[in-house]
Amino acid sequence: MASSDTPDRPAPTSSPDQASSDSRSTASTLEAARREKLAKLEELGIDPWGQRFDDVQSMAELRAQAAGMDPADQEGPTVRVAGRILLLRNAGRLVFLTLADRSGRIQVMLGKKQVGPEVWPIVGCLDLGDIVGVEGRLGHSNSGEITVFASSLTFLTKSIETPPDKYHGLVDADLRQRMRYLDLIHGEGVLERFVARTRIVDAVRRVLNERRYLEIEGPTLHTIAGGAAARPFATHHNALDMPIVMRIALELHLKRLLVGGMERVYELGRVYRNEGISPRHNPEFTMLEAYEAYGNYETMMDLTEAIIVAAAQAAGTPEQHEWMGKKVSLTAPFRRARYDELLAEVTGCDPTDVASVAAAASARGIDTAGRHPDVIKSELFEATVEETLINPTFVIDYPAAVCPLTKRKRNQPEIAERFELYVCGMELANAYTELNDPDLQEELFRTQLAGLDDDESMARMDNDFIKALRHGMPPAGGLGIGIDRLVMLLTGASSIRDIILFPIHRPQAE
RNA sequence: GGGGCCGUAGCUCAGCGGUAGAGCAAGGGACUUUUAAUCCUUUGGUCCAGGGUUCGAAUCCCUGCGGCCCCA
Repeated sequence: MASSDTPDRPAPTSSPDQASSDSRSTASTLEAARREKLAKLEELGIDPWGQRFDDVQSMAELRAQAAGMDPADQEGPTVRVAGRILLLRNAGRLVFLTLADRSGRIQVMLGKKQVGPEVWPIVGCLDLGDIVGVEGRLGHSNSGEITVFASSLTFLTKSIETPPDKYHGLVDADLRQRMRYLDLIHGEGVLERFVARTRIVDAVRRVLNERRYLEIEGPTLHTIAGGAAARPFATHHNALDMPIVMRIALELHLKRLLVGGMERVYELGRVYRNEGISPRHNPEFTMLEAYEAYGNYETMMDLTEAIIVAAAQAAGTPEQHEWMGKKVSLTAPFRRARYDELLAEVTGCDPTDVASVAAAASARGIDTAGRHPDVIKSELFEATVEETLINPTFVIDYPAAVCPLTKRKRNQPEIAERFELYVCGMELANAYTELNDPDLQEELFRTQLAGLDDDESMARMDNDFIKALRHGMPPAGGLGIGIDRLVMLLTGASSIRDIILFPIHRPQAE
């Protein structure tokens, strides 16, 4: 029977003896087996690192195409696919591959007779994780599986490393993040989640661009870490011999552009905060900040709703959504509720009475001694009200003292025209009617509230910014949205590390 | 900062005082319709690191490193 000069077994003929003799670990044995097949490919005159391979159709396209075919027909149209081998089933002179590309998976059948004596030896050199191109007829196998019946096989790339468990994939959270490429290949829904992130960011840009906003790129290296309350990453510029910090917010440069007449500007960019790491915090994360001349914080509420609704659509998130076990309605308009009213509702205190607020705070273990009343109030709010805000809620009209960049209400200087949007107890957006009075801004930069550390304070004197305001910044609304948190909400991720491709990590010990 | 859980083969995990196990992967063999293919067979380990307790430690204790979670 086995009279042909190609072996029935699609296996390399060389012996593995010398390769495994010096190996002390499974890893090196596994690698040796793969390198042997790589050498075998080279012997066959095949480039194990591949070449251009044109005119491929996606797996999703093929599936759609096959859906309209007679399942008995194994002789459909000729198609070309390329992808990574995720599964390999060897049935002697017949080998089934499960190939994956970005759009999905499809089965490929390689028969010894069908591919011919030129190609069959290549089949013996295939390992899980290799990348191949296939041309063949599209159809269904005997068991009904959509299958490309290969007439030719083009080797595209050898994988030297062993892939993770073909069923469980990578489970260890650490490995999944360090080797995100493997997580993307093997993790259930991982690729889809990051594609959704891209779509969300696209949608955010689209909404803003449609409204004639200009996207700009501000500096990431700052001399003053302004625009937010956070500890910056500090570094040093050698040529200028001066300290530099990484930006913690986008705000102050965008406002300079309002002075410059750009009128509607935004930046979608990375900011850096040298603070704790948690399921909701990564040291670098992505912020949207948008500023609209002649608007106010109400303008920004409308914009926020438009952005979130568009982002949800782009991500395929239903309006009745569930996140972290909580039901959320993403239907606009969102609820709007006054800060003081919420505080009174949840804590029972009188928000206009300093003593009442302080008593409520003390009762919950919040330190009140020597601290500014508005600082105590905002801590009480964080500790009590935030977690109750499940459906999207614009919390409006903040205590002015904790809002040094915000315009005060016209006849109520103790109230700032600010809102924060909360969903599932998480702050998603923050917006102001922007303060454009340079004298008041300068004064507020000087005022360090009692009971706040430097890191917790937004009050950092920025004379260059004050100078810009003195030239006249139009009245404006400004908005910040935490893009990572938005993506978490819309993709159902419970950790920021699941929606940042490469979250911060200690280097792996060698 | 405080507390809890975890770290064993390339991957996924079991073992929790008597000296290392399974599945997948890998090597050899059978199979032209499999699909987490199946069947036979073989190989593979500083049990995170260091110290301690013990006749004996992957297992108990301490310290450190790394990870995850909860709280502040």
